Amino acid sequence: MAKIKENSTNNMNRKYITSDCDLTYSVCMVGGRWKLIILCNLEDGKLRFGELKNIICNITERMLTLHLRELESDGIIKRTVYAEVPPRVEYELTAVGKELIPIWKQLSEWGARHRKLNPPVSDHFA
Amino acid sequence: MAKIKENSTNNMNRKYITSDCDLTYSVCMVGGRWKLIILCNLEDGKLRFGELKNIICNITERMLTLHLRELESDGIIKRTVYAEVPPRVEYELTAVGKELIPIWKQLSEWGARHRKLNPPVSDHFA
DNA sequence: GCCATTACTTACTTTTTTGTATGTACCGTA
DNA sequence: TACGGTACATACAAAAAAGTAAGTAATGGC
Repeated sequence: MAKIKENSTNNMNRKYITSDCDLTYSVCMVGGRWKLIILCNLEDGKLRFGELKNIICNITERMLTLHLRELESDGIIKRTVYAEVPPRVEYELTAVGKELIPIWKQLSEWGARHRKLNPPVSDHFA
Repeated sequence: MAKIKENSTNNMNRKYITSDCDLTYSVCMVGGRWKLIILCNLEDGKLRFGELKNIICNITERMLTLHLRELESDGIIKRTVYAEVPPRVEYELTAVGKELIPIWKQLSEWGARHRKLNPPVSDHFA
């Protein structure tokens, strides 16, 4: 999220794995804690920073900023700054981002079905 | 992956977010470093522990074990142990796991397209 | 009795991600 | 001229994920 150690085994493996597998690559793009919730909320149009912050209760400004920046630099969302005071910044899905919508709908349905079939037992999703 | 602190903010947020959003829930299921590569490789049928280890070069036995265990406890793969010595253990997708195949194909295609459109600039996927 | 093989454990370290707390710029309004 | 609102930035701490290194159990073959 912030600084990564360029030649750690960890980072090397990430590179290897995301270059080897388009799927892993895709999921990495979208794999941060709050990224999908952000994207879901942008499905119906633009939102301001503050609106996102209020909708996604629990997220901190720092986390929201970090995730928005990554989504932006990955070309999934677009950021528009209006030269006003106080500042106004709007976020929206790019064309590439919108292509994900049908996919995440299906994934979402899978999740809903799966959640019923396999109610959480293991503690990592208790 | 191992022990989690039951009432850390981090863990509380994970619970909140995965219970609030089926999509985040799904991606979490599948979001570990090596999980998708494992799943991809199981697409065509059963594989033994050692086979996976050899196919996925770079993965350590520990990581392979941990991910397999999570996938199993999440009902995405099935583990079969044969009472032999030396031991033989086979892994395969469950029905629920197989339902993911069409979804990850699409995601994979998105990844491939996206990778061409947005060749990595940011260092987090250099 | 010793070794090889397989599929793991266990204890530990490093790296990355997430969260906390506080500060900043901008300018119109009071 | 102090204040409020917005969208951040920065320094730091905590937690989680990933990686390293060294075991272990079982048993058939030598």
